[in-house]
Amino acid sequence: MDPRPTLSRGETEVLKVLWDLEKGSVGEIHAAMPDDRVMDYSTVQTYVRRLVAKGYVSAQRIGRNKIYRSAVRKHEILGEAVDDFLERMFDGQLMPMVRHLVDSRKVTPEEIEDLMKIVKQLRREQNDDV
Amino acid sequence: MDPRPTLSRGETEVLKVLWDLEKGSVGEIHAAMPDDRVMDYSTVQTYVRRLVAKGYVSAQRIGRNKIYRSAVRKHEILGEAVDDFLERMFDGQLMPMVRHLVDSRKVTPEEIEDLMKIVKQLRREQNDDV
DNA sequence: ACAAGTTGAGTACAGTTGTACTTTTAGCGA
DNA sequence: TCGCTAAAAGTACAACTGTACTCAACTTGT
Repeated sequence: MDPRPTLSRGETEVLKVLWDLEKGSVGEIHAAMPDDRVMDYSTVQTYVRRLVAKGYVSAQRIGRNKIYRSAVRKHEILGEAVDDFLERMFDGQLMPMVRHLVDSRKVTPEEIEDLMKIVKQLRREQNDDV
Repeated sequence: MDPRPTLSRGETEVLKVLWDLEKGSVGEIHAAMPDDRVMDYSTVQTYVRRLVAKGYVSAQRIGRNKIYRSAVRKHEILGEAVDDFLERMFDGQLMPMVRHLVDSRKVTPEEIEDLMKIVKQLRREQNDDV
């Protein structure tokens, strides 16, 4: 259904900005790039062009200008990326991945409580066999 | 400390096999590739060569043959990969990533209980302020 | 001792990626 | 109306990737 070419790193960075912006010109995207990720205007331009070519972004002409917007839903793309990563690095095994996630970083008390909520929710769904 | 070039997909697949094997010749690695990931002997050879060049694998000569073994620890590399992925896709935010992990797949009852254990453990460490 | 098979080493080659420069074009302020 | 400027469009180009072929050298079974 969806053999969209994969996203490269750079393309992903630009697409993420576009998700936040909703829509924007190359100039706006360029301006909205995170400070720790400076790239040339024309580099952004190239990424946007490639994103359009790959079908991730659509362009709309407004007079002589163009505004771009994502043609894919963030949630979906991130989900695919997570699946792919899990498969590639952990053969699809959830627990080893989670282990790494919590082992290699400080988990804040808030996060711990959120995690607890998620696990309880999972349990509940399991019992309700939803 | 460690500006090792990044691993490509193919390189990662081969390195993973080598982690399991402990050590092996190209032929052994080739034979040990997962069935759903067939690649030519010489393709494996190329990946191994590149892994050596990038410093992920070391070679030891035995007569005219060579045996290879990982020069990096699996745990470490996976940890780096997870960190990198989390940073790139979720700006380092743990919870959105976890949300995707549990939302987009069936979590087995065993996994749920394992997750519960992990969260309880985290809580405990938090209280002990370890 | 030779043919057959396994290895290692070298070579290939197109597609992708990161990163940008250059050229063209059209709207806007003076 | 005319040059300036900001976009769009086109071009560039080396490094990295996926995927493999070729050839030389050595090993082993007969």
